[in-house]
Amino acid sequence: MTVSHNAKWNKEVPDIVVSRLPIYLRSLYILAGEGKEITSSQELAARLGLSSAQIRKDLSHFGEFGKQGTGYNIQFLRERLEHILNLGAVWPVALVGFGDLGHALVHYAGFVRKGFEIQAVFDNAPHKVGHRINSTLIIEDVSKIKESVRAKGIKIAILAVPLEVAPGITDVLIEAGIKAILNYAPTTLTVPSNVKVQNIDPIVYLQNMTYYL
Amino acid sequence: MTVSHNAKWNKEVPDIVVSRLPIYLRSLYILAGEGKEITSSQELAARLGLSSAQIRKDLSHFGEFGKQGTGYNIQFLRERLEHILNLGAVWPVALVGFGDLGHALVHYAGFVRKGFEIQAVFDNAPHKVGHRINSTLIIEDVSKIKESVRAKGIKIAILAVPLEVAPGITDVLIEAGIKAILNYAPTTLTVPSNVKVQNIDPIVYLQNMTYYL
DNA sequence: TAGATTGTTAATCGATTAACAATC
DNA sequence: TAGATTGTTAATCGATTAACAATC
Repeated sequence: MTVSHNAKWNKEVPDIVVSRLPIYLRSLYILAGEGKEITSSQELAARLGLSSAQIRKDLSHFGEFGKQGTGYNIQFLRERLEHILNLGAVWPVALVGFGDLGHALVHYAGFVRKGFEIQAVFDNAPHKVGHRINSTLIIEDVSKIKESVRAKGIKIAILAVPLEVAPGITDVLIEAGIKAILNYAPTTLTVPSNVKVQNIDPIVYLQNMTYYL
Repeated sequence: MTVSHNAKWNKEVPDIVVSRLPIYLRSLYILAGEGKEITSSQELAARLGLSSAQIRKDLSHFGEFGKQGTGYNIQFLRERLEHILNLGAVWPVALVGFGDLGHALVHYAGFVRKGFEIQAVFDNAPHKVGHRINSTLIIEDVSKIKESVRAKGIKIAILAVPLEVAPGITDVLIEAGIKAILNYAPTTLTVPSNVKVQNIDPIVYLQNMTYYL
């Protein structure tokens, strides 16, 4: 799947480079929102606290997107990055866990705005199962994960469940064909190498910062 | 402030090493919860998907915490890491933004359990200001940030506001003496070098993973 | 003692940066 | 043309890994 934009540059792109592309993309949205049409590696670098050389080097893994003496056309670069990151169509997403966090995630407009649509919600609490969230979403029991996720062809899951049940649910998600998990549970998940996981644990980030306080 | 645990090892500890300590600590909590008393760099490595050499190297920046042939006493290592990360006492925290996410964060028991206590909440919506969250917390207007944060001696803030107001609120927080910001707003914040920021933007993580799908 | 695992060294690997020719 | 900025190379910098003596 990397062939199309990688034909001339066939070495593997480092993960750390890929991880910065969404950051660049986010800056392009903001710059476009400010009415700008052109930017430069210097301007992006200043905003992001990186070096301009790093930005140019990162982008060079995927092609040539700028013009010497001018910089980058914001809309063009945005489209290229979206293409590289496979953001062409809407990605259906499954949410597991409808506690306070799950509730906030379902109502976060940012997901839909950026092409991620929560199309299935699961919880294990009997009094929540069957609850209608909106015109198209009804909370299903976690026992329905495999069936429902497969039927809907969902590849991305958001895990917003307590620590204790996270490993078990993870196994079920993988059985269901999930290939990417955004993990809000405060634990490292064990998954096959073809499944991607990104962890969001606010405690980990806070404890990182307190080191410097 | 690094003198006490760094006396013998006076080179700077790389940020990337510090960023893994909370992950190690989290594993120690889980291992302790399973009733284990001893672990090893191998066991931790297997659980975290890292190499055992990396874990030993990371820990060696701060001292010698294990026994040859045996491994690490879980409680002892936990206490040492907590000390290194300045987790001895309760850290008061300010929350800015009481939308769905702010609501979820205030009710997340994990913060208090790990020594982070939200002691001030701010919002700019007139109908939210004055609302009592619990026996000790009342939502204050954002115009009170400077006064209230200073009075309470708060050094850590959680930013859960919309993109548009994030830069302005950030400036106010810095004026108020905040030194660490957990940023949920979807933008890179510009702060002085003595202020730490950690960013949590789920879109960034999702877009990272879609590259590989 | 035999087996196991640490802490550390040196080598390897990989990422960032500086610099500049190309060129818009 | 003069000024600016890209894309890329080579050098530097830093992090990870392999290996093993020390030792519990």
